[in-house]
Amino acid sequence: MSNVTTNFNDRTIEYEQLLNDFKSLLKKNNLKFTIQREVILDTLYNSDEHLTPELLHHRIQSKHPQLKTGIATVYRTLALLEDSQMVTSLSFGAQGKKYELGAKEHHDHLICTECGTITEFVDEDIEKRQHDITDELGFKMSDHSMQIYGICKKCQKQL
Amino acid sequence: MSNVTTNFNDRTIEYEQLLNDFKSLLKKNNLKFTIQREVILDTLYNSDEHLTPELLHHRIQSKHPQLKTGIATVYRTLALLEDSQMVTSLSFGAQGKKYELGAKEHHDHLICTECGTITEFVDEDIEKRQHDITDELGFKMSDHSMQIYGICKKCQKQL
DNA sequence: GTCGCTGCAAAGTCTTTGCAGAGAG
DNA sequence: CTCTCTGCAAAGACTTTGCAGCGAC
Repeated sequence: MSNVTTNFNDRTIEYEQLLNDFKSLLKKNNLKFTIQREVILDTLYNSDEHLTPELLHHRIQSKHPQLKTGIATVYRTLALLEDSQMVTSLSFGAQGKKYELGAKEHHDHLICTECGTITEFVDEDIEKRQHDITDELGFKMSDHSMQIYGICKKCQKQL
Repeated sequence: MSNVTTNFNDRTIEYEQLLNDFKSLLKKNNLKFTIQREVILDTLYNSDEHLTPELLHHRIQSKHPQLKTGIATVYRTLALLEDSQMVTSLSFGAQGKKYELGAKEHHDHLICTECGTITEFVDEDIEKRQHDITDELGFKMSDHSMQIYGICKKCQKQL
């Protein structure tokens, strides 16, 4: 394999930037910037993993017990963020949706069916082919997502 | 664009074959071949679309009203078929899962966010890159799925 | 102050499960 | 005949919504 253009976990978005985007978004829609909303954004940002609403809620409760953030607020905020394209959701397994930050910072997913870990990657060749395909069909692509399921290196050793 | 290897809707699985696979599967697990199960398989086979459990149930009720097939049976059978890799599920939009036949006959998906239509395609280049990527990482791929979201040609005209 | 936001609990969805009778092997 | 399936209805899991008080601006 020669010219490999694949990059893994190339995180580039700054939190400041993100927070500003969020604030602009809120202002633009006459919405308010609340502690809960900030904590949710922050928790999402500081999680490498993809979080379920439940997990996110739990993590917030542990870290900010005084807030008593309700699960409803988590759902409401995730919906808001998803509508605004600030987070993306992935459906994984039988049930449940997992959320991650940064739709702008596009990447695809390697999902280990043993441990549930999601690894992100971007491959230029695939991205290019996707555009070729949609162009060919006159399909106006707005987004795409790819998931590869299998067993990660670590889990293979343990089996 | 020169050597295009993309193919659309290349349906090759025969119903006979499918039915036999299903029967073998059932026999192997000491399960019974019931009318309901056959009707579900048949309905899936004769739908070009990807069906939700609800839609599938509704379609069965219309076509075979005398059976009074319960939605629970539809769910149970879909779970069985999915476990056995005879159908695959796709999560689409906010809610709901859509099922389609033939995990063996792999393909990716173009999903129109306007009309909800799902078009299938296979692209050799992408398939190859996926293998390269997983090989590179020591990840043992068992399956993968790709969805491209956007607006199809037809809907673009109508907007 | 105003008006959107939040937590709570109640209400919705969608899916699964328990059970007793029906039916495949 | 036996043991799995099925439909029904009830129970579950996950999300959304209504409301009254709270808090950002």
